[in-house]
Amino acid sequence: MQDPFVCTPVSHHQCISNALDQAETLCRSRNVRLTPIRHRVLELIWQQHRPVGAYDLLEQLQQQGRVAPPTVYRALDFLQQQGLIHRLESLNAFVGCAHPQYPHQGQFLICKSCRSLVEITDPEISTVINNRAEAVGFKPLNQTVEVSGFCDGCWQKEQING
Amino acid sequence: MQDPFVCTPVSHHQCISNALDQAETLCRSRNVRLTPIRHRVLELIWQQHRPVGAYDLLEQLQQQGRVAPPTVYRALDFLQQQGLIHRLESLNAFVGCAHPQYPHQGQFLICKSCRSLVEITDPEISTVINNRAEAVGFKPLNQTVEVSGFCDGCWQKEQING
DNA sequence: TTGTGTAATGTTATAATATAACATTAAAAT
DNA sequence: ATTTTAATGTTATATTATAACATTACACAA
Ligand SMILES: [Zn+2]
Ligand SMILES: [Zn+2]
Ligand SMILES: [Zn+2]
Ligand SMILES: [Zn+2]
Repeated sequence: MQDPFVCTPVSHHQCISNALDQAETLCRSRNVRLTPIRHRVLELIWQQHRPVGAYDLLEQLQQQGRVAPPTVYRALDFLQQQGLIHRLESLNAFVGCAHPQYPHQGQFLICKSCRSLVEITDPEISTVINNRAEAVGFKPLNQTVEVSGFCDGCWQKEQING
Repeated sequence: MQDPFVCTPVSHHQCISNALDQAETLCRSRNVRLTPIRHRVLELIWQQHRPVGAYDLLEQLQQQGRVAPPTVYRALDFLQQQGLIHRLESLNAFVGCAHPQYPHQGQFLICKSCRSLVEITDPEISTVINNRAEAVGFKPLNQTVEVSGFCDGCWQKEQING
């Protein structure tokens, strides 16, 4: 469940191709089609390696010909269904999932300053939430957990600069 | 922190006026203005007692004269700042907060079937999330926790009907 | 109370996000 | 090859939200 390597500016091309390779393998094994458009959208998302809006993606796709919103949204729907990306409700944006092999509830840490994002998949968080929900007679199916704050680097700067 | 009474269809007028009274008291004590529009919007939200979209509110306001979107959004901004309502990111909707006196991180249980909503304010959930975030060097400031699933009643029906 | 500054609201226009509906093309299955 | 289904193209529009500037209401001091 842990990322096999840390993505640095230098290794980011690796990070992208890893994600794409994983996606291809996964789709083949599930017998679903990672078509060129879907592949391209996933690639664009991983190139950013941070939350991207649908219309940002659209704009980039349009550099290689005419594309309309439904095309992007359909690709995003597919990628979400396959667990290859997550949608961030508080940002109206999408981000690649680093471990799509395992179905999971992601928890997202979103830096207010640099907009970077970290996904953690902590079973304890999921469990506590599910337990509390069930304690009030609710049947939980899906969780949205998004935390806004500062990443390590930005928090240091905040404290120095005020 | 616990709701003093359960809202039933019969007692709902009480539930609304309680919320409004509380809001008035709170705003007076904070020396901020619960203007007619703000009061009205809060009232409309509590009348539903479930998540309401901004344009739903707008439509209702327009039954008493011309109103434009910014008016609604400003009122919603104010009510949010005062903690009188919460925004549900996964629904693009707003709901009244039952205990605005205390600042808190709400957790929301949203029924997929009847669209009812329960707010719980479980400190353990907040704490676990904050701890895990800090464990990866993140400084958490604000949490969004929204759980989609079935309320008690709807879950019973689901299981019977399939 | 009369000005003076600030907060709130009005008004118009538009941005940003997302989907409906139907036509066309590509792929898979028979 | 034919049929069926999945995917994409295309046009239009729905839904959610904000920018920018004008006007009005209110608070508070002179
Ligand atoms: Zn994930
Ligand atoms: Zn940061
Ligand atoms: Zn609350
Ligand atoms: Zn229900």
